[in-house]
Amino acid sequence: MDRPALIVDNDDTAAPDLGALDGIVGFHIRLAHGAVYRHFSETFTGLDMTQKQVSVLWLVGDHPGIAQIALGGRLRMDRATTMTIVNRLQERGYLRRERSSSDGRKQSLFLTPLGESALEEAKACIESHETWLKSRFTPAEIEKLVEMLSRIHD
Amino acid sequence: MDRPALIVDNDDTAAPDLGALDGIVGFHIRLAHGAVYRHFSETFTGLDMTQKQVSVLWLVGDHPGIAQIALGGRLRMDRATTMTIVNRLQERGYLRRERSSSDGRKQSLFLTPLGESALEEAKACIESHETWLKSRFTPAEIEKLVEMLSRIHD
DNA sequence: CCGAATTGTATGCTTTACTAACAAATAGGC
DNA sequence: GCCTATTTGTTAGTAAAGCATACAATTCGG
Repeated sequence: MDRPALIVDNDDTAAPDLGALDGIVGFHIRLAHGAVYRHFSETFTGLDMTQKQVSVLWLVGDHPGIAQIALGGRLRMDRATTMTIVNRLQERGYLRRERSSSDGRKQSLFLTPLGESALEEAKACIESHETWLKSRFTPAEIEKLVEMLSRIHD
Repeated sequence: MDRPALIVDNDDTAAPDLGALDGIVGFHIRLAHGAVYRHFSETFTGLDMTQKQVSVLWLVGDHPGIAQIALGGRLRMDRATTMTIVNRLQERGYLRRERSSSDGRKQSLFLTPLGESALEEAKACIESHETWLKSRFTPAEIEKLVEMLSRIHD
């Protein structure tokens, strides 16, 4: 009697029965992340940028001249990952590199005019995306949620 | 005066100054997900399984004979993605496919004995991982967090 | 019975993330 | 000032995960 031999076919296709997995916090974070990511991609196909690319553009816009290492630090990416994303955005003409005048090892990053308009468009998209996301919470809940998520990522 | 020309070098490498990005809920979800994923991978290198693979193993253990389509539905994966993960776990000898007796289109999935012991080990790992994650919250907060995350992923 | 839908499968592409190695520049100890 | 260690960027390779598309087998519905 080590396994329920009766249950050979399991056809409850759509039921959200997750069993003990439902009690795992990390599992819910992953599912929620996936749902947000999917909504972002599905809704803004015309934008043709990922969340990550928008984040990078956004940070460079807020901190003109920021170095790649600082960028990666804020978004929790290592140097190699930061490289590939910056490369893509540069190839698209959204940002440019410039040798830092104060530290020859660093690259200063700047938005191009094209990048600035792309960022502006992206911010409008994110706003409607955020509205969709926040619609299921009260302002107090949103504050609490962000505060709790911050405790996780520091 | 359309850009702050003074700020050419931006050397605040470690500061968590995210500016307006800090107000974006989706951004915090992504960061939190990344932190959880990273802790999982770093802590359980010996396990050599990803969160996703463990989730699949776990669900098959809870629902012996489950079809791939049902598995994917619960974990919000499409058929192709489910395939690659099931393939990997099958190659490793953790689960086996069997034609469903009630529906010839479906494959019934079962854990092998090896898969069952791997799942057992993985569950122990997840427990300590969850302890790390939950350590920053009260039980009431955890309940609230999971409930809010569930509202996002339905 | 026949067309439509479902399920699995195979292929190819993209993004993200990591490691390891290397070069150039800087920083620190002496 | 000199030498070593560290930092930063870069390149190359690997892997997981996700998506789209196409196809075959099976089942379902009228």
